[in-house]
Amino acid sequence: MTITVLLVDDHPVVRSGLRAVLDTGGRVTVIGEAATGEAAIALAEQLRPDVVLCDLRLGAGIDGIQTTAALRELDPAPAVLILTTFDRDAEILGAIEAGAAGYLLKDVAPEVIVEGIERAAAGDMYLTPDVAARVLQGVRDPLPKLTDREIEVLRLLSTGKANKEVAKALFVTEATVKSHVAHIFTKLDVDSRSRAIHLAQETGLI
Amino acid sequence: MTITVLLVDDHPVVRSGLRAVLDTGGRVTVIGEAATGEAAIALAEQLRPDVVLCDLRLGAGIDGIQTTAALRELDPAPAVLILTTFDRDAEILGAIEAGAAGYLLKDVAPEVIVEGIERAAAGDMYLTPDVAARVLQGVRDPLPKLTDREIEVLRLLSTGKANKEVAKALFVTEATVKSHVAHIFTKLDVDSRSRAIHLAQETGLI
DNA sequence: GGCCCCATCATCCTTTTGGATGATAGGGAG
DNA sequence: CTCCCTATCATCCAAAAGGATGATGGGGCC
Repeated sequence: MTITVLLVDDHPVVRSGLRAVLDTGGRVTVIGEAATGEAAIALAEQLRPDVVLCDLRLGAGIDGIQTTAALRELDPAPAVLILTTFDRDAEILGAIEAGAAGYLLKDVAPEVIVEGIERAAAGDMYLTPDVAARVLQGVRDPLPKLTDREIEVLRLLSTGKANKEVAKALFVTEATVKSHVAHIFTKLDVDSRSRAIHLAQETGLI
Repeated sequence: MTITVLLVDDHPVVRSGLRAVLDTGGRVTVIGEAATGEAAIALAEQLRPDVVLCDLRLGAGIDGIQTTAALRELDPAPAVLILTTFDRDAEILGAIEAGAAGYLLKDVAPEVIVEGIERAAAGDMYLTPDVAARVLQGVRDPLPKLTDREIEVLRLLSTGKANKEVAKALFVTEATVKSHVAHIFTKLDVDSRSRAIHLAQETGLI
């Protein structure tokens, strides 16, 4: 009995590549492709794949993490295996939290992908060693939880806005912005906006 | 007579996808694959492809722009078509300057890639409309030319370092750093480090 | 009803940043 | 041999950012 797989990636070339790589092995069968998260959810409901192989960045529309969460709500829920280029902590952790059964980087060998699909179909969690290390690290030092408002401020900071500009954009006083910024700094354990921005970008917090 | 193509991409899956997409059309023939720039140059010298289809980000080793420049030094030189995910100005302009015959984004349809390869083989320049617009924009508003030292300072700024820390890292006084920073601001036409960082990241200056 | 978190705003003070201006020395172009 | 650019450093001043502390009101939780 071969494992049925649904591919989700916004790049036609990558989908073709995955199809070529997966179908020739004979251990899995690609039964569908989607270019967006929305399409993936609709197709999964219809095709009932064993495993959904999903990119995190999907161009327009919902991202891979949201897609994963929605797929896991289905009944029966397919196993979701993330295959992506990026290895930022927030994305890895976010995907796992959303219910992904694995997280692979796109530069892995084709056999590793097949291996991951088989593990995912079997109900196991599959992570490459480097990703697993990041997850453990994330468990030891969890990313600080910023409030929605703080994230909003941090995003504006990252575009180079001064406190005054952020205040204007959010229709609050500069004092309020400074208060948010101070909280952000405390939570991120930094002492300057540029360091906060750097950290946030590195971890994928924004 | 079909067009011979060498694929350069660090992701095995993408190479497979390109092979599948290109070979089935019959108008081009993939005669080789390389995962790094160095391997691409060696293979191109040996295989003499008409066109090299090259990613810009190649993991370890030299990047796609350096690879392009080296390939264009060969005699006979293959046409180089860039196929990548990123559309930052500095990368597009850099690739064109290095002698690329075209610049495609990975989310394009397979036929567009074939079209690009044929145009490149014919000696034409091939750019999708959106990329062409960026190039024209780049000609109108060329990216300011920062000195090596200024780039170095800007990179350190972008990691969140304060002037004092940059000074320490570069073994100069803070006054010197401030002077560099002021020059950077003038050239980039910004008035704060975070804006400079944002602009530099957007354009690919760093 | 109390407790805590969040968002809002404020004041006071210190440090950092940014802007202006200028000096010195070396290297390259004309 | 100048002229300009670059890298280096300096001083002075103004603006912005950052740190401390506290106040107020709204929600949620036990």
